[in-house]
Amino acid sequence: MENFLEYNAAKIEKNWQDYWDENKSFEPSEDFTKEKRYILSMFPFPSGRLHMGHVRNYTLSDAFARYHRQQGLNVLHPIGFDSFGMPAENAAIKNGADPKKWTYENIDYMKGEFKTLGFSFSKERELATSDELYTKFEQGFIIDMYEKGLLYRKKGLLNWCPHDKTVLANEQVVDGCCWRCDTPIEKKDMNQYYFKITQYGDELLADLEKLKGGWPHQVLTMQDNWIGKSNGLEFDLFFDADSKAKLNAQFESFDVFTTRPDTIYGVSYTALAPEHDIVSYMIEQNLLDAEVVAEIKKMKATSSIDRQKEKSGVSLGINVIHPLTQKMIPVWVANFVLMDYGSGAVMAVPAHDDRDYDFAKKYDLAIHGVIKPKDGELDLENSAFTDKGILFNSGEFDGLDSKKSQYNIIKYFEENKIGRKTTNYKLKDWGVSRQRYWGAPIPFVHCEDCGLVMEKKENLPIALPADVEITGEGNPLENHPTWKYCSCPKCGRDAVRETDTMDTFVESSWYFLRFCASPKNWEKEAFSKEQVAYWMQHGVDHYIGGIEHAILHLLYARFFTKVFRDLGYLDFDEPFDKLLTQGMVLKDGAKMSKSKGNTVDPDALIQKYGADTARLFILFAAPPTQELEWNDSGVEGSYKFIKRFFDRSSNVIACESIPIIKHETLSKEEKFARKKVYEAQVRANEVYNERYTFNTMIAGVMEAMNALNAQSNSDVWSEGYWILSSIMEPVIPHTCWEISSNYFHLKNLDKQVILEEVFIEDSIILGVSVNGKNRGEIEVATDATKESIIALAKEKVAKYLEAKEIVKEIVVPKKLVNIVVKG
RNA sequence: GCCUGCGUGGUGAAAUCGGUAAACACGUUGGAUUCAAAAUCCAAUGACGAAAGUCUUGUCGGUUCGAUUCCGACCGCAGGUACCA
Repeated sequence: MENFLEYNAAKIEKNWQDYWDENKSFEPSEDFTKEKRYILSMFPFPSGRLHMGHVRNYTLSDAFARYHRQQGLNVLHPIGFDSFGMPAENAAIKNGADPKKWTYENIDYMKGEFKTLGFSFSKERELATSDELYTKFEQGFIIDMYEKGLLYRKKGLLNWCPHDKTVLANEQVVDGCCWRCDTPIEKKDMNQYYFKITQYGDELLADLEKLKGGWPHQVLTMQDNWIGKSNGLEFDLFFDADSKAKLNAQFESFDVFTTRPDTIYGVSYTALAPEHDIVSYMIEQNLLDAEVVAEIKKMKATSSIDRQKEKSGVSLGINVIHPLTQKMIPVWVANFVLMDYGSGAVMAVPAHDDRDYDFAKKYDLAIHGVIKPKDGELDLENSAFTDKGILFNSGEFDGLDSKKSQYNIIKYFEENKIGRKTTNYKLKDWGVSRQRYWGAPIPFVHCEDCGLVMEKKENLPIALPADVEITGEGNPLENHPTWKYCSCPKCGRDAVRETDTMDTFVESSWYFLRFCASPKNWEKEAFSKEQVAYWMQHGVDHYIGGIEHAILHLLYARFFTKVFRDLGYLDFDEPFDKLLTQGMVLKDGAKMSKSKGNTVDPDALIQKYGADTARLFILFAAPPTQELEWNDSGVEGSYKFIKRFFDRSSNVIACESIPIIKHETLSKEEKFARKKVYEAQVRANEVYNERYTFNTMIAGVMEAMNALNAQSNSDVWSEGYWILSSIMEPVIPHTCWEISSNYFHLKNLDKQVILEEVFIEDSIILGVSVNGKNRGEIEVATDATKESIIALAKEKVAKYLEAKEIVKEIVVPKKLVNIVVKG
């Protein structure tokens, strides 16, 4: 005969998963008068199977969602798939799979995994970003952004991955290599589409202030650095008459930017990037010696990482005039000057800048010190002096400190109209076009007569053709026999479709808004202002995902939110209120990866122990923001706890409301057990709302369990389980629903009332220390006077007080007594 | 180099406001149960020491009656970023 009380994870879990499906237990209400919580985890790429990082991510969001549902709030906890992208195409190249088929089969499999893990996602709002419906609305937004001038096309030097044969955004270049395949990138001159994210640079930076408190400090700093705002002086350097003649009067001057105007009297040369217009002109016009041209070409051909190895440069044989001293300054080309920052030209102050110093030493250029330390002597023998200090050899600015002189020098330049205060950013416009098949097509048409034309919105989506040949060479859309031929939406004549598709980061920049849309209007609109206003009030309440998205995805999503605001689609500035960045899942000290062979397969784990064990271990082993070291015996321990938790529920007497207990009639152990149970609830409330340290919450439940087990009052057991199985439901939902339906008719999975009476105690234990060193403890009545406490404490530690003079007696209420002695 | 974090038992970790360091687990050891094992239950477990006791939160110093917590310097680790002018 089957034992009713036997813990059978597989059976229990299957039962409740089916129950939740049948009852649509996790669909949000459309009653917008209710208080809401929007809990979102970063959606996965459908790579085929979930890995432990996913399990951690969704276990965390599921815990938040379930807790807030218990509190009676209207919870939106959606999931989708970020399903465009190269791996689908790579699978096609490798195995001849159809990218669409490959993607949607993976999605189906992963949905099955979500079910076996018991995640409480809304099913009705599930989406994949490769769905044509999603593409349709996205293409609409792209057209709006183009019309607003936020999307533009230009030729530019781009990061090109020769392996994947595609353009990469700066954000996708990691250490000079492709973020996906690790191939060193090359620079290529191509026509591309860009989002004008720099137009929002200042706002993206300033609004980081609004995110303080809700976002990890670390992420805010990373975004701040990425935007990289710096203030300084921009001015023109004019060529002298001879140089101008040499340049056929084609150039008068060039721009430079500096954040250290205080060092300007120390300029002894200037340097241009090898790609600078003036350099290109001189090469074209044969104004340079053959060996100089060869040197410059060599620099241009060197990758950005190799350029960092050693500074090199070459003199152009032309000069500019120093704007303040009127002295002649030689112009060089230098490999460390970047064409895409500032104006691609620098003023060089070798005395006060490390790079300029190294370069000057190598090529024997003059080094003029103009700043000296506030105390001590200026020593330029072996290195530059890069700190701020006091100016000298600086004309009328002599004797000023760096800070003051920066202000004065900029003012001087502005008054004399020879320069201006400027701000520079490291942030670049976001290049979004990709020469790839498996992405959302950019909905534009090239017409010989009309130029670049938007597709009409009623023709959207511009869907991908199904019959493509994917070889890995070039862009399959470009090579498709018919797809790209169309008629111009404006004049109707023959035209050609844009064959570039969009960066997949575009899809993830607005998916959280799509989830707000009511499934009833799913076909009609991307989302409505009203729906978004409700669900996004204060933003997504809890956004959970990996720290690896600290810059790219989070910056782009913030950018889109601001753009959508300016397009009138919504009325707020920031999408994510509270961000929780989870740590990586490690095994044997290394990130789990197939190549290292240290992965743990979630499916196998669930089969062996059940989903609840996996979920409990993940939340118990470490706080969410920390790295999680996988430990098989720790998993075993979590399983044992659940089993014990389930087995001991046999001490409970079935009831439909929480038992009423007369606290004062209880024994010491019974009182203690109740106190531990309610403490666990207090801690749980803190954890879900502020601290997110689920490990300590679970420890609290374990302590309460141990305390319950040390007594035998069945009312105390029942009350304890009423509360503990409610606390644990977000963590081990299947087990708790089983217990709850066995004993409580599912009525305890609800907001709990804290009974203060259980915290009232007759006596407390105080530590007693002498000179801060712990020497014992005393038990005193809660209302004991300070004098009586001190007297008792002195008695307790009498032997440490012998022949000593008592200097001070400190009583810290409810904590300890410290007696300070001398001699 | 610069910017963030982080350093606590054999292991994962806890200590929320400066107040008895190591909660809760894992592991280990011993015991009960068992023909035996698994499972379960009980007990011990920071280090040194027979004990009294001494020491212990990366190192050194400071503030304080009292520091894992605050301040300074250094060492180590992780993440981000980088000829950014």
